[in-house]
Amino acid sequence: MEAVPRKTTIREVAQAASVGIGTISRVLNSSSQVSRETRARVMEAIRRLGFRPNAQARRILKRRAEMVCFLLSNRDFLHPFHARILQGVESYASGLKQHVLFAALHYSPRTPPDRIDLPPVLQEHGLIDGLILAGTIYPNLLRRIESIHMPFVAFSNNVVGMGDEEQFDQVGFDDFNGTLHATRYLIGKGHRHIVFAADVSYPWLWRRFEGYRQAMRENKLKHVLITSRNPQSFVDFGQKSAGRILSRQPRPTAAVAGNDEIAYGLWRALRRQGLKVPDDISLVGFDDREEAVLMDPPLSTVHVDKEEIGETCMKMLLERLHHPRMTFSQRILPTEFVIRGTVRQL
Amino acid sequence: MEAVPRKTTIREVAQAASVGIGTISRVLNSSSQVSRETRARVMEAIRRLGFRPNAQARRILKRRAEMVCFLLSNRDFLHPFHARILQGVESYASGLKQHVLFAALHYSPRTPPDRIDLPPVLQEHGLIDGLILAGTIYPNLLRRIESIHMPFVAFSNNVVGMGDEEQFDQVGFDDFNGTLHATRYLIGKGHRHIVFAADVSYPWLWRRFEGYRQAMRENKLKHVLITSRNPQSFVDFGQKSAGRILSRQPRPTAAVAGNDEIAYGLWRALRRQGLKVPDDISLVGFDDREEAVLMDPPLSTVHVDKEEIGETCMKMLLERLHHPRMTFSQRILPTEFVIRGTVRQL
DNA sequence: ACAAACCCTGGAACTGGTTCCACACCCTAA
DNA sequence: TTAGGGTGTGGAACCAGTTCCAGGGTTTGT
Repeated sequence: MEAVPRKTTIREVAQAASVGIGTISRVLNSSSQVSRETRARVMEAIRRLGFRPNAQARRILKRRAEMVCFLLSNRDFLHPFHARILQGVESYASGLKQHVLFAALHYSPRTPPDRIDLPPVLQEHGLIDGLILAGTIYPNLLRRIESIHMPFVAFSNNVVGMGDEEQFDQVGFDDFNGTLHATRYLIGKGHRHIVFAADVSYPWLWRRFEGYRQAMRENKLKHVLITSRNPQSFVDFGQKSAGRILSRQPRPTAAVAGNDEIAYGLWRALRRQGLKVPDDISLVGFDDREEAVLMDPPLSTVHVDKEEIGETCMKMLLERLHHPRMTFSQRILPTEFVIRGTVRQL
Repeated sequence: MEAVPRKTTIREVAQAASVGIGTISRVLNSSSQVSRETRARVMEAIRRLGFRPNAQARRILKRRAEMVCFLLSNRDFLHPFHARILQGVESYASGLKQHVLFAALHYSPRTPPDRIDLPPVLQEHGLIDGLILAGTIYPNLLRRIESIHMPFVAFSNNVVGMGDEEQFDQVGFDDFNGTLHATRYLIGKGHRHIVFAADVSYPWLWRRFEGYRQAMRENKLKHVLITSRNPQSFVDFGQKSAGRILSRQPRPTAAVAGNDEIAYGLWRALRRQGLKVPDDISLVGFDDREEAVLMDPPLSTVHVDKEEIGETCMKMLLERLHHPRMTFSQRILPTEFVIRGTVRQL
């Protein structure tokens, strides 16, 4: 082999194996139309020349990039939650010889669709076959994606401001039943005064609130929503909520947090005020982040299989690519309440 | 625009604008060799037809994929640390119209180089221009990458078992000076009995240990290395180390943890035994993970700019691509000790 | 008035695969 | 013996861009 590896082409391989270029192509695509001996001779030539076919050339003819883009919107960093989804996408994709491109985008919900500055991947044609949208998704972005006729699947839990008439492929998990089951569990453990802490202006937190409310209603219990002013983060939201929870009469015996970060903030503020979880107050979260199991005691929370979300997105996108006119589908993956150490039997 | 978007080619655009195909190409590549009016006419035609150039076709001629692969090795999930590096790579890359492909790989350090099963991206030619290696890197992987003549840059902190004679482009951060400064800070606060907790069989933790030892030696203090048996994770390592620290006579007043996870485990176990950080024992970590600031009190730790690592990897890889025969370079980025709440003045 | 220099433009040839048609060859059936 | 079918193979044409050279028009120089 040479010091500087000159690119080998199928024409050279054809010459080396004394066959035509068509035969090389047939061998590469494992067509059955090649005799045993010819195939062996070609394989040998490929090995000897260290030939690796040029991906671009094939794509141009096949009109398939065999590549999808994972587009993360409006996140200033790749949160472990989305990182897991990406991993799910990648592991499923690589099994099918599909490639995954990572791109990030920041845009305002108020920018008109045609003014949204798409990342470089989407400015060219043929680079990717489709798109998996993650991060916060507003209608204007969908309009923009549709305008360039790029097939896509959206991770739907963070979709904001979309009417029900909106039609697109989406994969999400079950916010409503997650808190429904978590709250039922609390009630089953004898809790009656249970509050819900979250900023319900986020659609997904609103759905979680509804699950909680449903469980309360079923048992003829009063639902209480705790919010706080100007939180700097979800953790901060949780911290600020603690005081509001404790000042209620009678004092709640349990709190359902809108997510694990709020639960953490709550836990931290409660502990500072000398209250113990779960002895003084029970607590459940949502999302089952990595850190949930590390909290002390480990957080009982609603588990979401992030990798499965990624896998399902990829699967659905591939279906869409094979059947462009298929009707849109929407998959809601189940969530599961995991019992750890933050709920006490009353 | 049609319902099914037929792909527009430069030949159609040329026809629409009544110019030759060469002129379209020149406009697309913003060559100066086009008159003002012609350019305007072409731009207008491009807009009207909704033309987006086909990326594959260009690449085949340019012999550049304008794409690099971020390859994460031997990690069962995309850790926030590496996620940040990826984000750094992406943000720098997208500014230069380069694309970033994400791929994962699992391999054993004992597999012979030519038996390592590379991910699909590397089996084809021309798909990517270069590689950024992250995750744990063993010599056999490097051999394999070199054998296919793929330019690469490695994130070097997790490189294992490499002799000094190894030559390749690498970017890392300063383990040694990180703990050196952290330990000096502790000494400056009056601490004399300081231990270091980590499994130093990891090269990067060994370097951190050396930084600690150097600071101790400078001040004629005795260094103490704490390890623990069969830890299930770094957090577990920290938890198991706590007992060993406390059983020492005289009792250490401060501990330097090999990383934030060990620090967290330590903190948690200490708190369970009724000891307070920093009142009873001071603690510093390393890495400055997201969660460090959320600990209670927030962890004083050695900050590493993960995005900068990613950026630098990408920058170095592009240099390598432009100057293939350039001598290999190695960049060590500085670390910075950040003072939060886990160190007490004695 | 003519040559030289410059700017702009058109399009053939090219990149490295895939596709498809033509055809050679062998075997079987009538 | 001839027709018919199946298998295996070669290579021209193709995809959608880029490159480069030839050539036309205009300006400048002598």
